Amino acid sequence: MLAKPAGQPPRAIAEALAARLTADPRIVSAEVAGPGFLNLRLSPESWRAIVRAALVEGRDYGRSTMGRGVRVNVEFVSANPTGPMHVGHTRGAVFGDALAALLDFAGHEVTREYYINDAGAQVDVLARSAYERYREAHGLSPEIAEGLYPGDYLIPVGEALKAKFGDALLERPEADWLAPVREFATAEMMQMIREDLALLGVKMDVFSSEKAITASGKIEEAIAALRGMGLIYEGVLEPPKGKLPEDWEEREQTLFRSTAHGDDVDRPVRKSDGSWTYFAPDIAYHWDKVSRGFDQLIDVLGADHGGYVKRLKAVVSALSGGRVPLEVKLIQLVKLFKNGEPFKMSKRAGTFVTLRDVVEQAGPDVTRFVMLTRKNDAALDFDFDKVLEQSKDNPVFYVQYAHARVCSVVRKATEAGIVATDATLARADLGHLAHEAELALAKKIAEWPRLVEIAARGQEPHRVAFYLYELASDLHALWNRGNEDAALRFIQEDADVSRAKIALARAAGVVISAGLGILGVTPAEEMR
RNA sequence: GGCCCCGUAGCUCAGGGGAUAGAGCGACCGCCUCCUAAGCGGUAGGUCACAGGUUCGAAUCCUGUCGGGGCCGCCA
Repeated sequence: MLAKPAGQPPRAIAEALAARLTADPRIVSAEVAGPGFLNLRLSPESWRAIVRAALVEGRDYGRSTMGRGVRVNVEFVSANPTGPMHVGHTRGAVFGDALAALLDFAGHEVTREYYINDAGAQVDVLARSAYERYREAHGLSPEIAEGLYPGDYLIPVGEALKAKFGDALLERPEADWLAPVREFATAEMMQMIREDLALLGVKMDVFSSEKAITASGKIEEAIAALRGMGLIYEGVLEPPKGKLPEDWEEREQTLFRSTAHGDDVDRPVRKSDGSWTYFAPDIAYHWDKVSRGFDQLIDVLGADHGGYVKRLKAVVSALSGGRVPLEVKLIQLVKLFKNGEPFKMSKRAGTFVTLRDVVEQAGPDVTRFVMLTRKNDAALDFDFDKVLEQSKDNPVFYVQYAHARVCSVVRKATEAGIVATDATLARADLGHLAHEAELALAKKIAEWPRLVEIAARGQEPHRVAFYLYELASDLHALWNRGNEDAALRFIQEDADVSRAKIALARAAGVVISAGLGILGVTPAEEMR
């Protein structure tokens, strides 16, 4: 890296650096290797200092100031208020929540936000579906026409409508009942969604309503702003390349010049009949987010929204004058398996697996951890049997087990009359930690602060999950070394020595606890 | 036709300009009179899809090809 600007061969630079660095007391040796690598060996005391720092700082150890003063809005889930959340939403919810927690740990000021699509045609469909259930509640047979939502979850909504409105809405034209039923049903759906989220332990800071944004005139405001920049015009779109759709015809409509901000084609904001497209409220919503003063926006969307990313970025770029970056995190599909067989999910057949199904069977900890063991842009296999098995196929148990072992050590020590609070341990003479296996664990603990920053910078919470697995592995390894070599057990005859060893275990426990906290997983104190 | 994601060990996946490419599962060999063996140690297993290019150096960056998935007109 330095070779070019310095105009010297890499090895020469490395040797020069090595000479200087060996003078530092914290560095035991600095050796040049290979074509110009510099291997530094830190003193055991450096690693012991890490253990002490972890104990003193506790769950704040590794917290970064990297995002200081940066206000980030993380929008996630944003499921339509038309039914219960399913597996796909679950992954988005877990990812968004963990990403928000990660950014928070890295020092950002984070807002978790849910955008309620409560204004489009889909909520009218919901209202019509609920109305049929309302009729059903009155003993009439429901007519669930093609395109309506057939799910049983609307039956109680029909009952509730009956309780609220009695028979006042029966035998009336749609114009009379559509609005009140829509209001009522979307409120019910949002209630259900909030409960689903609560099952997963996800708590939003802000719920934004499409309806409210639309009603407040923000669409017109945002479009006017874009128009002021010369980015809105009346025009005709090019037909799509390739084979032309059967009924393609040219239509003049209002377009957004998204190509000026990196998109491939301009996008319609008004239909030819003058009403807004779906895109228009989204423009307004992002305008709203920008005007609330966020420094960075993150949208967590399903992978099927991939074709939508460029226009969203274009809008935010235009409306913020390039000030606010928008990152869109696409969440790939969750493939369900049962008995090793793919498990087909169909909304129409009513065989779709809900968030509730998953969480009630697997529990929130397993659900969250498993869904975070893959990068967001790779598809995820979710095998019910493996997940329910609660075996070592489940990395979450492996990590929790490590934490439980640490807790177990502390319990045993306390029973043996050794004071083992973190405050006491932090004052222990860590000079008793000298074995390479012990220092190896300390080194892994030392990686935590840097890992947090890397993961936050890349917006990749899965890195935390993989790191915790490695940390747990190092702890289990050291634990088992105690089977062969009694000197490596955490609890020793000598109380001072014990405290040093337990301090190391606790330091690992503290990091596991903090890491699991980011992932939203409970650090188990014992395994049952 | 265009756009997005993926292609790394038998399987599931990490790594995303630097050293001998890592882990889990599966296979094989070992480890409990001892802090929880739900654990640990070891062995075997790889032309990092392919072809070019950039670079002192490419699994990693660029271009193209092939394979898998997803998306693409006033549907939200």
